[in-house]
Amino acid sequence: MNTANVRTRFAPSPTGYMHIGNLRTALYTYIIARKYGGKFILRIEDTDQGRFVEGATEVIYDTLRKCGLEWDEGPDIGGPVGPYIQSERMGLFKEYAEQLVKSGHAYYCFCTKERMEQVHEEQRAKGITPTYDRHCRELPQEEVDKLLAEGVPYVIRQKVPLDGTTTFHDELYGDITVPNADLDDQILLKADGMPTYNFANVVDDHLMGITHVVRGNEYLSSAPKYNLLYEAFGWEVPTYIHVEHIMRDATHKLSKRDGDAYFGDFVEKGFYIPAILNYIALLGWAPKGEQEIFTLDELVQEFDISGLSKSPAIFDPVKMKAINFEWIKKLSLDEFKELALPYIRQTCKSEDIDLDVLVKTLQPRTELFTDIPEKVDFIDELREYSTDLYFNKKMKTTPETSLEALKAASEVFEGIDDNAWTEENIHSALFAKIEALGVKNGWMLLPIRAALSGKQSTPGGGVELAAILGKKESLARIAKGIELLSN
RNA sequence: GGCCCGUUGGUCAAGAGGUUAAGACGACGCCCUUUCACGGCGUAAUCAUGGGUUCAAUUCCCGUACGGGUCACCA
Repeated sequence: MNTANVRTRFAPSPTGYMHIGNLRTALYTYIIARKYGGKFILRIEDTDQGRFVEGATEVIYDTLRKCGLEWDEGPDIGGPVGPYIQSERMGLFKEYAEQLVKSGHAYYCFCTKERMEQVHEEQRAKGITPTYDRHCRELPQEEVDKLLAEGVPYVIRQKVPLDGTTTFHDELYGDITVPNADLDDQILLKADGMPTYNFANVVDDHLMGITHVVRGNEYLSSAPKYNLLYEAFGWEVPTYIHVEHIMRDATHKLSKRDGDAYFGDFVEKGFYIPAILNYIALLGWAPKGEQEIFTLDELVQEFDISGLSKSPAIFDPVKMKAINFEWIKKLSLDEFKELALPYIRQTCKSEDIDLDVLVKTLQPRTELFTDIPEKVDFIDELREYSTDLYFNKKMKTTPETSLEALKAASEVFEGIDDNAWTEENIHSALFAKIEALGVKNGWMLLPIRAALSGKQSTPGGGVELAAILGKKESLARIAKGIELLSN
């Protein structure tokens, strides 16, 4: 593979959403450019007027930026081969199509849509693949000139050789050869003078000097026709890398109806962006070594085309969560705090808490940021709870032993100075008492946890909770527990 | 249906003509433990299938099955 002067491009259609498979394509495209010191180009393919969506281009910019996939040339920042919005390039294509007509690689076709529908209908009835029947392929020049002069609407079609074969090369799949007879004389220029996607793509990629094309597998079938176009123009064919789809299960692609096919969905679900990128990179690509957690820069280092997979990968939300968790655990306390705080504040508004202890106990328990609000919902207000919470089989605690424990805890808490209310001090005071009483840790600590939280499961145990809530609130909740257990 | 592509545990996957067929997630078990977790240790589980080629095939070749893609004046 030639890796000199690499120029790659990501060419999405502005649909308003960034599909995760699409983002992965962008990621690989970006990585290849960075890896070989090349340029990563963003081109917006907005020629489908029917699908135009307001603000959709911004979604693309926004997603790429959030992911750190900065482009070197693009609609917003310009560059030497603009414009980078396909709809602004529409004037270019007609002359290229006409050039192919002159060189004998394309021809005018005056068939109406109605005729084509009829032809296709008949073909289908006969059980053959619907293709253009090449009705206008050999029209005499005079006839063509006459129809043109009369202003009869036309399209320009590619003149695919009738026999022989076409071979194209894909970095992953190797050489793929198909009989030309199986290739359709596809339309290059539509009746409205606009290019078809297939044609615009080839011309744009060439004009923009694209050397490496990473795209979804659905284009594998049209690659031979692309090759024929490059050859007809005498242009160099770029390196192709076709990547397999991301699947929901063995037989279905990940699609919008799954509700988790878009980048934005995952951010909303509490995933950390670098983890999203990390996971999708791993879906369809395997690194050489054992390492699994990669920053974007590390991916650029480690990436190798040979690690790409030729078969579809099933998206596994469980594994993705695991990767996310790894990322969260890897964050520094400050980084985690900053990211977690908005989620904490959804259910915990109190300012009178030891946020640092809370954050510290939360971090190893947070798989997704969206796990957080539920975990801290006991802090602002202690809800009603049942004395069942005071039963623990393993530590043999019961409401009766708990009542004793809480009374003892209350004394211990009272004995700690207001200014000395830290996790360490609470811990040593409590454990001194435990030792003095000759009881198990849990005998004392489980009831405290229950009384302070009113919950079965909490971030941290009795000591941490007491530290988080502060002396006054802790004592108040212990008192409530004693009251509850005394009845 | 034609053409193209693919198929290693439940999932992502490494691997190579001769291996005990990695690793991760998940599952299960044990340990740790003041809950839930984290962490540690361990167990189960894979080469779609039939023929070749070869001393030897999961790895190379052919067929079959299964799956995907594609067959628009959409991109």
